[in-house]
Amino acid sequence: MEYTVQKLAKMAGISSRTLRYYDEIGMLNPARINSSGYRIYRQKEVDRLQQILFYRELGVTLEEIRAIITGPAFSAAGALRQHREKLLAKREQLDMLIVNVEKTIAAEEGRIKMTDKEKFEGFKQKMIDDNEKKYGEEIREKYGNEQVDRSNQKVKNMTQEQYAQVEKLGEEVLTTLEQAFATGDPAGELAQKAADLHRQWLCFFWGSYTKEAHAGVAQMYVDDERFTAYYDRKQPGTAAFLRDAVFIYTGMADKDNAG
Amino acid sequence: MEYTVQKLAKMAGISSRTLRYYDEIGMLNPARINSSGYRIYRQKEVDRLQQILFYRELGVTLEEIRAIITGPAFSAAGALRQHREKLLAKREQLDMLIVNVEKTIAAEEGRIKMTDKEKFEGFKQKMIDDNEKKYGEEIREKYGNEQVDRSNQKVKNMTQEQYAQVEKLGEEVLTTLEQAFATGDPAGELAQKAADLHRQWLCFFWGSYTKEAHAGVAQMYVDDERFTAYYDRKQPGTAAFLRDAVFIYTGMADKDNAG
DNA sequence: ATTGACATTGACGTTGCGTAAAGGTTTATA
DNA sequence: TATAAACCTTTACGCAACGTCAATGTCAAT
Repeated sequence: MEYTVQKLAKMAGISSRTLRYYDEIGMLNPARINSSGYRIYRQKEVDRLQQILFYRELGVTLEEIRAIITGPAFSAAGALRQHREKLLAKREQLDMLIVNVEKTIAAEEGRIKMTDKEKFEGFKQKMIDDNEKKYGEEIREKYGNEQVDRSNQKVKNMTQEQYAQVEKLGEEVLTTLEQAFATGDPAGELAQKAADLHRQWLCFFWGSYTKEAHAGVAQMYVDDERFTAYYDRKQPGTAAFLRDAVFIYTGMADKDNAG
Repeated sequence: MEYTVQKLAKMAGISSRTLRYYDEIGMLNPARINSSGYRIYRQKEVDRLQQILFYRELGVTLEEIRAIITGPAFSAAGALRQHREKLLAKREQLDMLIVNVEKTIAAEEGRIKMTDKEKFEGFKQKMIDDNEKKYGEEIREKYGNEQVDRSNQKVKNMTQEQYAQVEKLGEEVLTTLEQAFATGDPAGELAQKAADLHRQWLCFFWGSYTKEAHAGVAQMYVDDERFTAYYDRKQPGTAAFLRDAVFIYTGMADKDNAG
């Protein structure tokens, strides 16, 4: 199979400009150039492009990518496993960023307070973190686990702080739910607020929110007696009430949820 | 207290060039300029810089930061939410990539074959989304309804005795997961069996099964340390392994996977 | 023959600064 | 008091990794 720039670009989800750029800097030269000057790519180039895009997704610079894939020690199978590890690490880093944003949103909404001093201290710590991540491998080899322990503790602290916040949100869900239950209307304002708080609470645990998952969990509260006991401890029927409210909140109530 | 560029820069842990740049683009103008043309910053500017750096740490672009801090004070939360959405989208794409790496490793080992198209899955979100939605619905109709019917019957007929059976199923999940974890391959046969058992277990609680909900719960096992502790009690990393297996199982990031 | 979708090579724009160059000002010390 | 070190200024080019014109050539179909 032979590909022109556009065809390969569309397949790879990149622009044709990128392919020309890669040709220009010698990252990926086409297999041949036809009589009209068109770039023609073949299987070998497709595979190589895939490799390039893999590393690019990791944030590796093109120069480093070139060093990796043109290097003599390059073994596809081994590199892929390293790849995977890096991807997972990057996802963790992303998760931390998301947590930070969540936290800031909470602060903006006045749920927690942060002084300027605290913020400023946070920057310095974060910069240390960044440095550790950048040169983490070197540091680990040179200085052992000292740095790693420090950063681990930091992560733990952050999680702990986050955790306290989550529990606070959880309590807020309960109190709002209690008031809402008194109204008896799962479509009412209070019940919908409770459902929204519950969504926020879930978002602390879930990377991505979907209505289906939310409704699913609400249903589980009714079906699993351990959860039911938790929500019904003050007023029997609260779990079912929350489920009804969430079903309305997610717009799943009118759909065929019975089967 | 008045600060020159260098003093403020050192305090904030940035370069003086950055301060001049922020002045240049109007992000942060000094309080005044003295007789020699030096930039002089005061408390107000220090506070503003801290705000800027705070958002910068979250990965927000300078333009967006400007919009946040120069706009009405209450729009910050909204902007942060948008930013969070971006981060979440990025995270989803990362998950797709991870799945792709898994498949590529499998392909390298000759377990499955990958077409050129498949090799680029995870790099392009839009086209994948379209394809996934097209084929996803078919699969859900075929595969989903079957499972839903089965679980519905089970849930309806669920007695106290069968509740014990659920716990037995839960144990089965754990033992299978333990064996699968030893293989290290979340796309492997054992891991996929564990994911399937986990789905069955969930179906005892949920009236309807969706891959989104399944994946969401799996993610929660990683994010909530109570669940993580439960799954990691024998082997650290088991919760994450289950999550990875379920993500592959549900095809959340990829349209077709035979495992 | 014409249209429209493709291809080509320049060449300048983008972000968030780094890094001189070429000079003026302040401060510390000899 | 002279001088060096350490600050400050503006101007301006450089970087990655392409995006986005512009001007022009090629291919398939009508």
